[in-house]
Amino acid sequence: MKLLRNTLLETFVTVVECGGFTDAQYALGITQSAISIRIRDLETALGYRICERGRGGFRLTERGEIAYRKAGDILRSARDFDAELLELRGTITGDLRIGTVDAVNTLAELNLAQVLKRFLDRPNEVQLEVVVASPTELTQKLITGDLHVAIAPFRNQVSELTYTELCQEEHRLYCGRDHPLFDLPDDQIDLDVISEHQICQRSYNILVSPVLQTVHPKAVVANMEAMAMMIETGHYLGPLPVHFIETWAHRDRLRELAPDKLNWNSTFYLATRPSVVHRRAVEILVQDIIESCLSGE
Amino acid sequence: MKLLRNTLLETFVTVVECGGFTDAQYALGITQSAISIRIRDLETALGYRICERGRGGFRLTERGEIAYRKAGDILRSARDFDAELLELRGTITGDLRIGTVDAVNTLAELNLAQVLKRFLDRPNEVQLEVVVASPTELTQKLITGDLHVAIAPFRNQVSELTYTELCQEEHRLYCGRDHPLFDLPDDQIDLDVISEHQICQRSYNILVSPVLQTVHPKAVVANMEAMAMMIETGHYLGPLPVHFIETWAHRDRLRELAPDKLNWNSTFYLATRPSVVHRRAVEILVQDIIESCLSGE
DNA sequence: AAATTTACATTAAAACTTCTCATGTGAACA
DNA sequence: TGTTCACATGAGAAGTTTTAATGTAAATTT
Repeated sequence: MKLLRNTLLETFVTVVECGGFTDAQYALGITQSAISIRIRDLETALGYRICERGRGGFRLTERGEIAYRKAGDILRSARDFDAELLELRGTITGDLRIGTVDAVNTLAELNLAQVLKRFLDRPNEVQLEVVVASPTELTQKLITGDLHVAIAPFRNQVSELTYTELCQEEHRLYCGRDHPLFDLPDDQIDLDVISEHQICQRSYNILVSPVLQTVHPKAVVANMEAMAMMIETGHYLGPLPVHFIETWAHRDRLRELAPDKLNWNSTFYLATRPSVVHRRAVEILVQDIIESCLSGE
Repeated sequence: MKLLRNTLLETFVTVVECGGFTDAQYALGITQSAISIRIRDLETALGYRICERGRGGFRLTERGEIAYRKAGDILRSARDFDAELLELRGTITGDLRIGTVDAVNTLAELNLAQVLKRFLDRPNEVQLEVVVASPTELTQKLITGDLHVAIAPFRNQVSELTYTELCQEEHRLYCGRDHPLFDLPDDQIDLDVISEHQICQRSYNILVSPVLQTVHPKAVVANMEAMAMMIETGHYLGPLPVHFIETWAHRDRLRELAPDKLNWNSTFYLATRPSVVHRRAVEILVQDIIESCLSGE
C-alpha cells in the first residue's frame, strides 16, 4: 500500500487509454517526464514491467494487460466509495455512469432528456457519463461496475442484476422510396410478399418481429440511424421503432408495411446491480426514471 | 479523488482504532501534529466533521461513524487489489485474513498450526491475520470481505459463500471434580439423572447434544476455555470437544458422563466468498487446508 | 547513408507537500 | 487555582514531485 498510490494507477490507466505518454500529458495535465517517472515508480513498486514503449510504439506487456484491468477496477470502485463519503455531506456527488441502447431519446414515455434535466436541476456535483451500447454490453458493464444504471430492452436477464419494467416500444417494418414494395397498394402486401425481400436486422437481434423470425437477414446493423439508412437505400426492408419515425423529418421517405399484421413490442427495463455501493445519486436517478415512466402512462 | 488519498483514510481508521491521536502516533509512526493535520485535511475534503476530540475524549460524529465503516471497506479492498497486482510478480503477497472459532488448534485432523507453517514456509510476503469469533460473526465477516477464509462448524450456510467439508469434531458431556455426579458409578448415570443438573452451553448453541436439546441452559459461555472453567466450578455440566480434553493437562479434574450415550459430532467447514477477488495467496492456503484434512484421515 | 522526427529517459533545480519540533489553547480534574 | 491531558498551530526542515532542458535510440524521410 505504500507504493501503489492512486496517482500512479491513474497515470497508468490514462496512459493506456491515450496509447502513450505523449498524449497522456494533456489528459493528465503534467509533463511527459513526470509521466515517465510515475510509470517507472509504478513498475518499481510492482516489480515487473507493465508496458513496452519508445519509438516502436506503446504496448502493454502480458502482466501489464492484467494490471491495467485491475487498476481500472480499483479506480472505479475508489471513485464510487469516494462519492459515497462525499454524499454524507448533503449534496449528491460523484460519477454517475448511465448506459442505454441508441434511439432512446425519442422514447416519449420515458423522456430521458427530461429525466436527466430534472436530476441535474437539483443542487449537485455529479459528473454524468452516458454510454450507448448493446444490451449485452450494457449487462456486462453493469456487472463489472462500469455502469451504475442501464436502460434497454433486456431480453436475457441475469441474476446479478435487478430489473424494473419501464415502458413498451412499438416496432413496425419499413421500406424506402426506391424499394419495389413502396408503391404497392396495401391490399397486395402480405407476409408472403414481404418474406421474398431482404431484411436488415439489428446486430443484437431483439428487434425483429417474431413473424419474420425465420427469414435469414441479408444485412446487419448496430445502430438505429444506420438501420434507417439501409432502409433508405431501397434494397432492404427493416424494422424501426414507431417513435423513431415519428420524430423523423423525412418521414415520407419511408413506408410502413402491413402495420396491422406486422407490429410488435419490446419492453424496456431499467437495470442496476443491487446494493454493491449505496449511492444517493444513483438512487435518486433511478427514482426519477421510474417516476417519469409511471406518470407518462 | 484528488483529496481523498489513502493516507488520509488510513490515518482516520487507525485513529479510530486507537481511540485518539496520541496513541495513533505510535501505530502510524508519525507525530501527533501530523495526524492532526491529516484529520483536518480529511475533514476539509469531505466537508464535514468526522470526530469530536480534545480533553473530553475522542468520539466519532454520526457521519464519522458511517465514514469510518466505509473507509475500512475502501482500505480492505484497496489492499486486496494491491495484493493482486503484486502477485503478478510471482511471490505471494498481501493480507490474508483467516477466521476460526476457538479451540481449533487442538483439532488433530485439521492441524491448523501445521498448515500455516507449511504455507509460511513458502517464499512469501504475506501478512497473516487470525480472527477468532463465532460462526455467525465469521459468516458476516466473510461476506463483507473482512475475512478471506474461515473455519468453523457452520450450521447455517448462506448462499453467498462456498463451503468445503473438512472434518468431524466429537463432543461429550463433562462434569467437574466437585460436581455431585463426579463420583457416581457409571451404571447409575443415565439421561434422566443428567437432565436434573444444570448445563452450561456455548453462546452460539451449536455444540449441545441433540439428546439434551430440551434442557434449558442455566449458564452460557462464549469460549472453550470458559466452558472448561464453568465445568470445573462443579456447578454445571457442559459439553466439550474430545480433542480439547485430550491435550488438557488437568484432564483428571473432569469426568466424561455416559460417553456411550452422550457423544455427538459437529462438522467443520472451510468457507470462502467465491471469486470476488482472485488471490493466489488465498487459493494456496485453501488448497493447503483441504489437503491437510484429506491426508489426515 | 545521413538527417529528421518521434517517443520516451534522465537530470538538476524549482516548486510544492508533508513532517517535525516547539509552543499554544482550552477543557477536565485534583 | 494550578496541573494535566489531548489536540491545534506555525515556522522551518525534510521529503517528494514537477518542470525544463537535454539525451538516446528507433523509425522515417530524404
